[in-house]
Amino acid sequence: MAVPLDLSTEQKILEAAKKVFIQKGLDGARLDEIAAEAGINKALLHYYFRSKENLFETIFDQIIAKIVPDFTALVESNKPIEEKIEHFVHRYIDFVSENPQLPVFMITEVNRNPERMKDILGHTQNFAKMQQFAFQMITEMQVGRIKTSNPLHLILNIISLCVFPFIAKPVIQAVLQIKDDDLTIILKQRKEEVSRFLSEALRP
Amino acid sequence: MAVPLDLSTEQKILEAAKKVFIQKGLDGARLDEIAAEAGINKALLHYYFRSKENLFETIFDQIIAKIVPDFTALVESNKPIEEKIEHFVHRYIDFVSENPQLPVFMITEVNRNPERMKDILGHTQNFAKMQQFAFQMITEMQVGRIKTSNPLHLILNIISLCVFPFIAKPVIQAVLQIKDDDLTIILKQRKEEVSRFLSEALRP
DNA sequence: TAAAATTTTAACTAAAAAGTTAAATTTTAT
DNA sequence: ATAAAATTTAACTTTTTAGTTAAAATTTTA
Repeated sequence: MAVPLDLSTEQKILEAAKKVFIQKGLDGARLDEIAAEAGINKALLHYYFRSKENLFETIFDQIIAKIVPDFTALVESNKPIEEKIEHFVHRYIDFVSENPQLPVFMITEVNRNPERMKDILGHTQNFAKMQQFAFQMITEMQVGRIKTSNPLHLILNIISLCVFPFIAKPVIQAVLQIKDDDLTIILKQRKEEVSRFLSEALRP
Repeated sequence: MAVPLDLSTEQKILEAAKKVFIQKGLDGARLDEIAAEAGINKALLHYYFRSKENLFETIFDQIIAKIVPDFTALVESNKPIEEKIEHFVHRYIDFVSENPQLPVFMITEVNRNPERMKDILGHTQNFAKMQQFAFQMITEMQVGRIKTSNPLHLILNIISLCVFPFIAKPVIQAVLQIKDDDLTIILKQRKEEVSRFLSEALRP
């Protein structure tokens, strides 16, 4: 339950804060709960981080960094583009299925306070890689290896297919009246399904 | 800004509560703000709805009902399945692009308190229609008009492609370093793009 | 017009939560 | 061993908020 004891106090606080903020959001989180979760007291929280907002911003920045997909696999190596996409999809779905709360957290908090995104420094490396990927796509389209389409839309499609079913699981389950276990099984198939679906849509 | 004056007081309160709860969530919403938004006072809020939780549940139920896609278009008429899907996609993207806060609200609040979904009565009609749709899909697959695939995955894919880019817009924008206007333009193309993308993935 | 329902006013209470502090204690580094 | 840093204890203040109330004023309905 509680955070491991062998971490530095600052780390213990950050881990605890991450857990509580992810679960309850900025408004719902309680400093007392974070302190208890970290196995320390509120005074020490104040000793390390001066305010709730301060602590929250630290967590927020960490999570944004974690959630940005790593496009490296999409760009390096000279495998065919379908293989690269498949590799990316597998890795990102692994991440999201283990951490479905992270995209929910991010979307929620940005929705509540869009200003928060303002400070985020451009992840220039990732942006460059995405452009590189778009470039490679266009090349493959010209050669006729894949169907012509807008690279940005393709990226939106890929991420949508990877993320959405996991963050909306409880709603989907109730609305479509699917048993919890049944939907869990379906979601386990997403890696294969999304790869297959994408490669079929890309067929020339 | 404020809610129209010609509505009944109960309606004014509900409209105001909807606005504030959607924007700030259950935890972030303030009864004083709801009262002010409705142009009344807190005592009258209490006169109509006994508690914040009470008011919230009323709003929550309304929103869930609104958010459940109407599968009617997917089932009635005897158009080819791609056309039905296209029709559905157009209608649902229209809805989501005008109300991107609703899916965010739903996902957030269910994530924070999954118990909330327990009370939701099965939308039996919708469930029946979804099954009908799955049935029609299987028929079309057997005839070879569309590629064979799992109907449930297809429905997940359709909804993911329709909803995700709109609810994650501010995050995507910052992460992919796209100008606000540029992404807005891209999102305007989603109706066509999603229809096209789906029909290509379904090609036998 | 009288009764009933609605709405306002203007307090108030109780609870929860963030933030603060000072002194004592314990741990770590020099 | 001593100074510095980290941590606890235990209060406390301030702010915010949900919830409550009672009486007066207003509006609606019968």
